[in-house]
Parts: sequence; structure tokens; C-alpha cells
Amino acid sequence: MERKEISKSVLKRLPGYLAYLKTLNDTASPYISATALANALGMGEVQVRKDLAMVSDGGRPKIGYKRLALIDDIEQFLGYDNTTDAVLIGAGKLGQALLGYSGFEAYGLNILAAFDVKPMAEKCEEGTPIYPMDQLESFFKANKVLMAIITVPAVYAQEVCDRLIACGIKAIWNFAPTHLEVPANILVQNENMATSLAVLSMHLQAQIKK
Amino acid sequence: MERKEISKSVLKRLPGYLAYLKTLNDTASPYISATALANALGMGEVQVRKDLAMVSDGGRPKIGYKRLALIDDIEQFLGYDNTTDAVLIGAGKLGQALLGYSGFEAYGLNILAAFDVKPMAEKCEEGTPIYPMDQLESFFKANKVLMAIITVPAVYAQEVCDRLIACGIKAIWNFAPTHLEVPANILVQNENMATSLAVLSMHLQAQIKK
DNA sequence: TAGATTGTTAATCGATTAACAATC
DNA sequence: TAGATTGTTAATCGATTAACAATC
Repeated sequence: MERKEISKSVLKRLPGYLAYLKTLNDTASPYISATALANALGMGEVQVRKDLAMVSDGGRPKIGYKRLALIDDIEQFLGYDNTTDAVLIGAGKLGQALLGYSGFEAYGLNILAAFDVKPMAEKCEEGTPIYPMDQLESFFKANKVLMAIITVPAVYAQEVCDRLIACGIKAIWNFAPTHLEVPANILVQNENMATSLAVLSMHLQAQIKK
Repeated sequence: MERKEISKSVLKRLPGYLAYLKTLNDTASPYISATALANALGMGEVQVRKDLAMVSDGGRPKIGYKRLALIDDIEQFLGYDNTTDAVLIGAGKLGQALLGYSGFEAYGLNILAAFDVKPMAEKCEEGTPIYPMDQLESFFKANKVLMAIITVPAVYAQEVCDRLIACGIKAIWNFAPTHLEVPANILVQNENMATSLAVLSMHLQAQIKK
């Protein structure tokens, strides 16, 4: 199917559809309608249909979409079929938790190596080697990696970010609670706990007032 | 200042302003303009001004906003001044990383206790007690807690969610990569790694094609 | 006064929703 | 055929941006 320009809002909903479709793995019907998906996820059915139209080459009226084909289409669209290599910087608590999280493979993400200021030869977390920071540049000379995960304390994040960009990184997944200054062609995706917390506590405040 | 209705988009940007304002802590000028903030964070200045208008009782033309007052206003607005109690369910790798993350206090979040299927008496992570799951209900009888953090494997998430709601939980911070079915008055905030990854890998795919 | 900055009112843009025609 | 479902075209909604008047 033809690849159209996709908006960020649609893109963010796709993993949700995918996850749900996969939970249905041994159900009777090999077909699923946009209506059924929408009901299951608490969304509008028109929105689901429009979103699916971006990735699929169409469902059949009265029947719906072929579930397995839809899974394939979304995975291919999201690039889960070909893996992306990444490095992780900062093997503290959060960094180690991410290294130990086995689920990333399913998303096509492969963490090649981790780096930390403290060299921890013994801490070879889940098979991923943890190198000292001063080997960062030489690692990038030997390996072509475009994505980095930053899990260092906020004060070091910008410094680490600059070094990574000098190494040729194009996309940064930033877990440090700070704003990173980067050139226009570099993407920073902030995994911002503070943002989520803001939404949650605002809801609680509204609840309490009632 | 009068509290207006605030949109989610504005709400999500406020923690960013706050974090930046705090990094300026011992700079010369006690004033900061929306223009300066916008430039520092790579945003439009009109948007910053509109956002600040929601929380602040106004800056002064030609001078800007009083930095410390602005920090106070945002913190108060986000409820960082009065702490919210929460429980965490699932003391696996990610759960323990969150328990060990000291930064939550600054956001007014206090994790009272954690629960896990495996009772781990010895694992009293960073002072937060970890109780076995079967004590969940009795804990809620003794403590009024409105917020829960779910860090269990996806397959158990809905089950845990239902139990929490029965206990009176009003807001759920969901780290499990699955959709949770909840009544209308309960807020689920998904911390969805898959969503962020989708945005990142889409950017990389576009980069590579060039 | 002139200029920087604020805050507001209007215009634009994008995304969601509604209405409807097409199809099996 | 009738009804469920798809996909498209138009309307609505909300958020962002632009233009401008007010202020120190």
C-alpha cells in the first residue's frame, strides 16, 4: 500500500491497536472490525477507521480487517520488522531497569551497549556490556548507531547529548528531566515523568474538590 | 489569581517551564521574560506567554515575570506543594527503579508502600516497605490513597487495576504496555514506551531515506 | 519619547467528529 | 434485499499562531 504522510497523533495511537490485536491471538474470528477495536479501547470508531486507513490497504465492508494482516501492516509501518540499534548512557537504577526490560526486542529495539562514568566490568546487565564513558567515541567509530537513550542525572544530560551528536546520533530518547538543546535535524523524545504526574495530580485535585 | 479551566496541552508544558526556571537559580536577574523562556526551550513566545497567563497573575511589560514568584505559581498550580500519596504495584525491575528514584518528592509524590506477589521482607527498597499482594485490601482500609502506580507484567495489569479500583483508587499511572478498562471517573495515564519508540523510529526511517 | 514586553482579540491550522455514499 | 461495515467528504472543535493595542 502507498505510504502517506502520517501525523504524530495517529502514530502514537498505532502501538495501542497493535498491542490489543496481539492479545486476541487465538480467538475464533480471523477478522476484526474497526467498531470492535474502538469499543475495546474506548475510542471513536471513525477515528480508528481513519487511523487504520493510513497503514492498511483496506478492510472489507460487513466483515472488517484481516487481523493478522493488520498486525503485519502496523508492525511494518512502525518499523518493528527491522531492528534499530541503540546505545544507552547512564547505567544507574533506571538505566539498568531499561537494560533488563526484555520487551524492547518486540518493538525492534536492540540496545547494543551501555556506557557509564563508573566502569563496571562485573555489571554486564542481561548480556549488554557496560563500558566506561571514555570509550564512547571509539565505540561509535566501530559501530553505526543512530539512536541513544539518555538515563543520566539531569545535570549531565546536555553534556552527554552533545557528545552523542558529535558521534552521529540522530534520535535521542531522553529520560533525564531536563530540556536538551539540539540542532534541528535531531529528534529528542522526552519520556517525561513530570508531565504524566502533572496530568494525574490535576485529575486528583479536581476529584477531591467534588 | 483566579483559577481558569486549563487544557491538557498547557498542563503538559508547565513542568518544562518549571524545570528550566529552576536551573536559573543563582543568575543575576530576578526577572525572566516569556521571550527568554521561549528561546531557551525552543518554543513560540506567544505560546509561552499564554501558558504563563494561566498560572501567573501577570508579568510586567518591558521587564518580564518575577522568576521566583513564577516558580511558586507553577508549583502551586501543579500541586507540588501538597504531597500526593500513592502505592506501587509490582516490585520488579521497573518498579524498583521507580521506588529508588528520589526525584518524585520534588513533584509532591510520596510512595507510601509497594506490593508484589512475591513477599520480599528483605527487599525494603529505599525505605519503602514491600508487602505481599494479599495485604492490599487491608492496607487500603487503614490508609486513604487515591493514586496507584502499576508496574506489573501486562497480563496481570487489568486484574490489579480492578482490585485497586475496588479499593477506591481514582488515578492510575500505568507502566504496563496494555490498555486498561476503567469506569469513566477514573483517570489512567499511560506511560507508554511503545508510543515514544514509534515516534523515534519513524524519525530515523525518514532520516535514513534521505 | 521610544522600545521592549505584556496580554488580548482575530485568523489559521490541524485534528476529531459527524454525515453520507459505497460495498459486500 | 437488508444491514453491517467501510471509506470519504464536510462540519466542528480546539489549539496554535499572528496581529495589535496597552503598558511601563
